[in-house]
Order: sequence, then structure tokens, then C-alpha cells
Amino acid sequence: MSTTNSFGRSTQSIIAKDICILLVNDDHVCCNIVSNMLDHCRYEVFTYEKEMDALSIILEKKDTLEIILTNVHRTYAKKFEIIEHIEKEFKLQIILMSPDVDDIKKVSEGGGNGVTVYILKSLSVKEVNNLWANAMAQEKSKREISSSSSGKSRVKRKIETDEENGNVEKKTRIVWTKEMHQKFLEAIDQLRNDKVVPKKIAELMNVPGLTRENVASHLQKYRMCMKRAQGVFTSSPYDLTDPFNLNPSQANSQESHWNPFPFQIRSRNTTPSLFSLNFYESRLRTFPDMPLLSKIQFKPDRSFRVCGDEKKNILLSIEDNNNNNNNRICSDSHFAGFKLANDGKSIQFGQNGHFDDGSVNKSYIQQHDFCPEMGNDDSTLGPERDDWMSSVASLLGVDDSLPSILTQQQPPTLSHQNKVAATTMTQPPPSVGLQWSDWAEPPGFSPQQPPPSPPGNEVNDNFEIFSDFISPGLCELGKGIDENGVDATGICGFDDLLFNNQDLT
DNA sequence: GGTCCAATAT
DNA sequence: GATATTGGAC
Repeated sequence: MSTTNSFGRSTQSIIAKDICILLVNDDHVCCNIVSNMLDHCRYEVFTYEKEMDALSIILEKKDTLEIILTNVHRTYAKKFEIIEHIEKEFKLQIILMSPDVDDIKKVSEGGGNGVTVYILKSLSVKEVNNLWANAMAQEKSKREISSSSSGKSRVKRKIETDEENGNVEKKTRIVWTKEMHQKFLEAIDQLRNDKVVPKKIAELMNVPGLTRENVASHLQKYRMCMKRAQGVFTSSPYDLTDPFNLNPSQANSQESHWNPFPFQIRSRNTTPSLFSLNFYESRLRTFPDMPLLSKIQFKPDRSFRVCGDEKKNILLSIEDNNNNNNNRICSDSHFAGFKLANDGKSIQFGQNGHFDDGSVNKSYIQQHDFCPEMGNDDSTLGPERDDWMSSVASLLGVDDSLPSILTQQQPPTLSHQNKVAATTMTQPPPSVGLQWSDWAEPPGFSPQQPPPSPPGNEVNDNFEIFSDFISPGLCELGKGIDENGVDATGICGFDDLLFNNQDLT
């Protein structure tokens, strides 16, 4: 070990009084920058010959070490062993750099093994300062005591020096990895009741080195993607009637007034489609209590209706295949719907209904990626994915030239619950993932007995779907008792509603 | 002066 | 195409 700032070695550790950055790097520009910082900040420098030596330094300095900074190129495998070890043992931030965006993508798609930030190209002085300041802040909150003022002022002084010198460095180009994007989405989700602005997102994400500008740029892309994704739902060749009530000739008509739907769309007379049931059947096969899904079938000519709202949510009524006597109101009816999810990159698909084993009213909800621009490619699903895509394409009435909107999926975060059981038993519903009740029980569905409001300030966004679809006056139609004498109030009134509105379609 | 946001540049 | 930068608006 040495205390000089000679940067001839390929791996070095830089340790300051308040913060320690382990630099595993042979990028000479980066080293020069850090060297420059050393001059200002009196770092101690530790060099070592082998990467395993870095581990011993970390072990020795684990109480002060904050950031691991390393290049990604060449010896991937070995470095990741170490990085993974560091992440598991010491819970340190790991920052990976590469001059090549493809390198970074390759690594991040491979899981990253605990890497928290990826940085393209060499570090700039500002970047290092950002990282440093961030680590300082974390360290400060960790200690929860003062005595950190000296370090903070030192960061400030450094930045001011840069500005005095007019040292305007080009910003490091960041790479939005899967993990960072996930944080981004979580931040947006947390802000759903608040104003979603770059600053707040950046704060919530709490990623070292990530600036408000970075987030603003990503947010801009996110919103564009969201807009495009929503447009897909209205670009289908369905017969749209008075979308958004923009037709002035109908704006004041009695019909459009009482019609609860902003618009209705009717399926074309295409060949009967199984929609995505092939997909679901294969997907749900691993869940033994769900075999009945295969008995639901769409028959586009008469047996299902598709409705949408101004938010481009789609709801379908489905008729049980074993009850296909006619098109009338049917207590065994099912429904399914899909909507653009809050993350802007997926759709939520749900269905529920009575099944002909007479026992339960089962509910399912799944979420699938469909906006590749904001997601990550998962093409491991093979034929299932194609089934899903083609069936949705068929439903939407678009052909195979369907834009790549429905080509991507993520492993299903599927949750399911037996609604009857959930209301009659004390056993709480599964807490993981989306709950069907989020989707299926709009407020005001039973006007006399409104469902309890969600705890805290949580908002059930899925309420919107059914409050859009079902007018308050018609909600009562959904009431019923199943053959076990259990109140089967659900969403089954939807068929009645469609039936009543049939002449409007 | 800070922030947002859409347009524009790289 | 993805991200950074710019410039007007608030």
C-alpha cells in the first residue's frame, strides 16, 4: 500500500476521512480527475496488485467505505464475483463505468449482481462530486449525528472551485437500466397523488449521480411512450361511436346523455377467436385451482361485447361456453378487461365470473408488458407470447403488422383469490402483487353499502375502470345469490347493462 | 432564481 | 434512438 497519488496501477482504493471510494479502474481520464480531487481533498490512496486485495481493503475499511467504483470492460466475470460478494457482505453502493454503452447494457441485462449505477464514459469532476455528495448525505443520515459539516463544506468548496475556473464539463451520459427504470416507476407510483415532476422523482429514486435533468429527460420519454401506447387502443378499426362525445350533433341528445359509456365499440364479424385464453391456459396451468379458465371462450360475432372508455380501458363481457344458449342475460356470465397500467409499459388483464362447478366466483388479474420502449426485452416466452399477441391483435382488429406494442411480457406477477372465500373467511387475501378486489369492486357498486375506503391515502386507480363503465343507477343489476346462497355480487351486472344498451351499439 | 416542459441538438 | 441541452413559461 502507498499514500501517494500515482495512478500507474490498474486498481486503486481512494479513502478519505469521511468517505471512501474504491476505484477499480484503469481509465486514465477518470484517474486524472480523481487525482485532481486528491489534490484538493487530501485523500489517502491505497493501491493493490490483485483484485482480491481490494476485498481485504474493503474488509479493513468497511465502516468508512461508501462507494465502489469500477470499470466494466475486459474481466467481467472475475469482477462480478467480487462485486457480488461486496454487495452481499457489505451492502455498499457499486458504480460501474464503461465507455461503451453496449457493455453496460450487456452487464445490466445479465442481472448486474448488485450494481446500483451505471455510468457511460469517463467520470467528470461534477460527476464525482455528485457521487461524493450523495454518499456523504447517506453517511450523514446513517450516523444521524452532526459532526459531518466539515465534509459537506468540502464538497461545496470543490464545486465552487469548478465554477470559478469556468470548468464546464460535458455531462456523463447515463444509462437507464432495468433497475433504475424500476426505481423510476416506483417513484412515479409513490407520487400518484402528488405532482409527478422530475425533482421529486429524482429525490425518491435516490440514485447517486442521477440528476434532475436526467430524470426530466427520461420522464419526457416515458410520457411520450405512454401517450403512444394509449393511442393504440383508439387506432383499431372498430366502429367507434361518438368517441369522447365530440360529435356536436349528439352532444346534447338524450341517448348520449344517459349512455354511461363515452363510446362503445363492437367487434367485427371475424372468425371466432379464443382471445388470449390459449395463453392463459398455458400460463395458469401451474395453478391447479384454475383449470376452468379454458372453458371461457369469446365468440366475436355475438357472444361478447367490447367497451372502452376515454382512458382507453377495454372491458369485455364473456359468455360461458357451457351456457351458450343465446345472447341474453346470463347469471354465469364472465367478463374480462384490460387497461393501460400505471407504469405505462404494460396492460393489466383481469377476468372474473361464476364457474359452472357452482362453487366459486374466481378472479384473476395479470399484468403484461406491452410498451417495449420503456421495458426490457424478454423474448423467452416463445409461442405463448405469439399467442397472446395475435389474440390481442385479433381482438383489437389489427393485423400482424401490429406495432411492437404487444410483443413483450414479464414473468406474471399473478395473484388470485377466491372472492367468496375472501369475504366469508378470516384468511387474508394474498398480499403479493395486484389484488383482484382492486379491479373488481368500484366504489358505489352497492350504493347503500359503499365499500370501505382504502387505508391511508392509497387510491385504488382501478376504480376508474368500472365507474366509467357502469353508471351508478344500474349498479344494482349486478346483485345476485349464487347457488351456495352466498352473495355473489360482483361485476356480473355488466352483461345486463350491455343488454339494455344493445340498441346503441 | 429554481423548476418544469417541450423542442431541439448531439 | 436515447439522452442531453436549451429556452420560454411559470
